[in-house]
Amino acid sequence: MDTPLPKAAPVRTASLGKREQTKAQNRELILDAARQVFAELGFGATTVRDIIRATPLASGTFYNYFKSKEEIYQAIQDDVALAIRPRLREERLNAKSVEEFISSTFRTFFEFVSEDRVNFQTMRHSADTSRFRVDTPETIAGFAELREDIEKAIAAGLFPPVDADYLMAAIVGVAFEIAERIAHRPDHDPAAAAAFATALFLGGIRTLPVAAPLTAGTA
Amino acid sequence: MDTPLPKAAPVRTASLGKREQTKAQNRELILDAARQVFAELGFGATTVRDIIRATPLASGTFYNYFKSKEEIYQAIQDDVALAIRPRLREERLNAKSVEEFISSTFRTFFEFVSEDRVNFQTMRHSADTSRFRVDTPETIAGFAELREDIEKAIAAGLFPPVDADYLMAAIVGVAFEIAERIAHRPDHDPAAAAAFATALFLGGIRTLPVAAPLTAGTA
Amino acid sequence: MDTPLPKAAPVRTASLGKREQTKAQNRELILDAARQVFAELGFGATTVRDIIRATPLASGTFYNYFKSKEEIYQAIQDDVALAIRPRLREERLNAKSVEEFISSTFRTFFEFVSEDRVNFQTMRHSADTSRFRVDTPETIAGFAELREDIEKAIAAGLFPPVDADYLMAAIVGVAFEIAERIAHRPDHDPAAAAAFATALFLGGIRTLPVAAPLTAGTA
Amino acid sequence: MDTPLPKAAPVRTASLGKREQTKAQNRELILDAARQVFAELGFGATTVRDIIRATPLASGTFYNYFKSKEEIYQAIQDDVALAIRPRLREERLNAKSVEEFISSTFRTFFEFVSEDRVNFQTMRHSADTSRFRVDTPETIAGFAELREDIEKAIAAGLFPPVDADYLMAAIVGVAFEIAERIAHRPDHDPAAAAAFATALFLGGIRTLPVAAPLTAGTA
DNA sequence: AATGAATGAGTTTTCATTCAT
DNA sequence: TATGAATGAAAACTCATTCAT
Repeated sequence: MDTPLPKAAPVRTASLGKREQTKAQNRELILDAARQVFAELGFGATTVRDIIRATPLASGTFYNYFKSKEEIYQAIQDDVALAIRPRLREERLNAKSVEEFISSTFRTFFEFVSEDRVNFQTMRHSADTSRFRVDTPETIAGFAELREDIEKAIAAGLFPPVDADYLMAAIVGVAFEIAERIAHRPDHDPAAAAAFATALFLGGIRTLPVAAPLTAGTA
Repeated sequence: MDTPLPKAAPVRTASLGKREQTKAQNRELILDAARQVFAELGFGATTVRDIIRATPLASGTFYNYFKSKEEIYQAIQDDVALAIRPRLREERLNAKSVEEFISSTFRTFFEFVSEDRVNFQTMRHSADTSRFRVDTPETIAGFAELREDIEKAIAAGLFPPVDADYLMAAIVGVAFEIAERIAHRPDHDPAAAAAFATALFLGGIRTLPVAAPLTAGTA
Repeated sequence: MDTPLPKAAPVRTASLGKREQTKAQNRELILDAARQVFAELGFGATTVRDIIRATPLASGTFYNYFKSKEEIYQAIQDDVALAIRPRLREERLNAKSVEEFISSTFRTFFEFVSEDRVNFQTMRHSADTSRFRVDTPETIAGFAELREDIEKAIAAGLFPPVDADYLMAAIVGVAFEIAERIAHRPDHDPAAAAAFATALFLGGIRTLPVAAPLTAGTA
Repeated sequence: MDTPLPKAAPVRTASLGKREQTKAQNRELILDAARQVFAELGFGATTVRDIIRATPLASGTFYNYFKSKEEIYQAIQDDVALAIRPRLREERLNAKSVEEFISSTFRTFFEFVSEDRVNFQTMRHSADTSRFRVDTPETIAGFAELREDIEKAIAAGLFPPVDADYLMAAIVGVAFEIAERIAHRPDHDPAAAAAFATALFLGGIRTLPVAAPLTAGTA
């Protein structure tokens, strides 16, 4: 548990910048470590010590940047949501049809997730086999945005007058769950996943693309 | 320090003398308390003390029934999955068409969730606004069963040759996410939700039932 | 600093009482240790660890009894004040003259202090040579009582109409400061000290008892 | 995390160029902050961070002026004692009678305390209602001086042969305790307080000045 | 079995002090 | 010299689990 790890030389960035740089860098150092550890151990099992141990820094340093485990976790989640929310929103607002609305939503989401795997990766205990998913307020706000956009689209006549709340839930559920599957496949092909989800939402199961011989990954 | 709560008289079933009874009763007492507390605080934040405090029993007693916090947690989750898995499986194996397969899956799931709210309820910290979802091994095994059944249905020619892994993910995602919405609605109508999800999977958005004047749900 | 002390066998009081007894005993164990350590190191320098280390108990046990260093400190001080306040008050209310009021006050106080040295002992850092004195709310309430009693005595014509606030302060100042001197003398003779203070208050310096050849203690 | 307070522009005395000046100025800046914070929080509860936070300077700068928290604390206390001890001593050595000895001691002390309130102010936690008093070595040395002077006065036949140690204690006790009361009165009148204490020591309670209609002080 | 205090390893957190810039 | 982030030893505190009663 306490394997001290031959610590890499502390990052001090002597040459180039100045303190500012080191500071930003160390913050990132801690965030990266946290992402990694959270992904490996899950939120509950992770301790602040685990995080600093995955860092060349000293324990006290953590508290120069974050007040607690909860705070850094939120910071991570919010980073993600803040990065993707505007992109998603823009796509949806530009959509001229149901097709565009749905396909751009899934495509953007899956692409983002593929690029930003470390951040996204649903947390899981390595010790046990449980699966965790946590949505922070920022994420939840993203869900609300989606519902609003659906409502606008209905008002604009773009969508039929469906239950916007359920439709939002369905999109979110499919998006996250399939994203999880993508992460588990050797080739992760966001475009194929987006095609799948889009077809499902536009025409139902019978219009889904035919699958390659495919060997599915395991949970 | 420990808001002591005027504890109800310890359950001793003095009169009946049936030891066995008390035992089963206490086990249930602890399980109920745990379900409640886990639902309120989430797994990580819950302490064994929190659980026994919600019980008329003493802390040591906990360990007469469960080896650890992990064990009781699993016990709860497994109860759920164990109760619903066979029902879902049976429905699907009896399905004679895509329609039946999909509609019975959603209907059974949503009905179960409605009946068994305490157990299902996605965990959320009451303190903050984050949302937690945890899938235990038992649950995950249920996912695998679903995928197998889809694969069998494809082999049997019931389903078109779609990506079974993604389809499973889509079903699971929609099921859990809409279940969450159901729990948030004043009237929770599993039949309506099942109709929605089924229509979506069978014909896509354009075949969804038209919504009532629509009252937006709450985040 | 960490001399672990061959710990005395943990006090479990197997024979006589029951848990209640052990509990009360352990509480006293901790209080005694705290009194000792506070007296030796002073409040500021004392850590909770120091206190439990002076005890055969485990660290967590401290927190079964006291929330923090502050809390146990208050408990100690309050014990003292609670024990002596009623005694002092009774004496003063029974006083039939200035002489009785003053003499009984000092006599009672110095006797108490002599008996209860551990509790009283003004705290001092052994590391440095500073001297600490702390008055808790309970102590301060005792001061207020004294002032009230003086005011009553003035109203009753027992005392001349002096400044009750200053007189109270003078009594308190002399009482504590001389008590400190008593504690530093090889023979501590509360009666002699009381005679000194009483004479001072009743007739001033010129009526003080003549001193023995006197070897003064050191600060 | 650290309520940053819009810091006043760091004192750099840019224009004047006098390094020396800035240096002395910063030292005073830190001392003033420390006096304030110590008075508010007490020694134990005060952190070096608290001190520099009350300053426009940076934490490291503290150590250019003082080696440690202890050192600055001593510096403050010694300032006080160093300022008043010679004055007190001179007065007492010049005393031609018991009256002069006693009256000049109290007068000088109370006047000093009135002028120099910030420094004197007995430390108190603002949070709770406890009262702290700390005597440093320098202060204690002042006590010893007082005792020596009493002994000399006895030897010179000025004083009757009383217990010099107790008399010193009585004077110190009354001086500090009444000083504390002075600080709590709206009008703080050192002369009146000195008159009170002097009368008490010279003739006892019955010779005390008659009190004004009396306004009770505050605890 | 039930009880609930004791345990102590493990975690979180603080803070005086150092040190590169 | 001033700065303020980094350090890490030490303190505070928690909590799952044990165990005498």
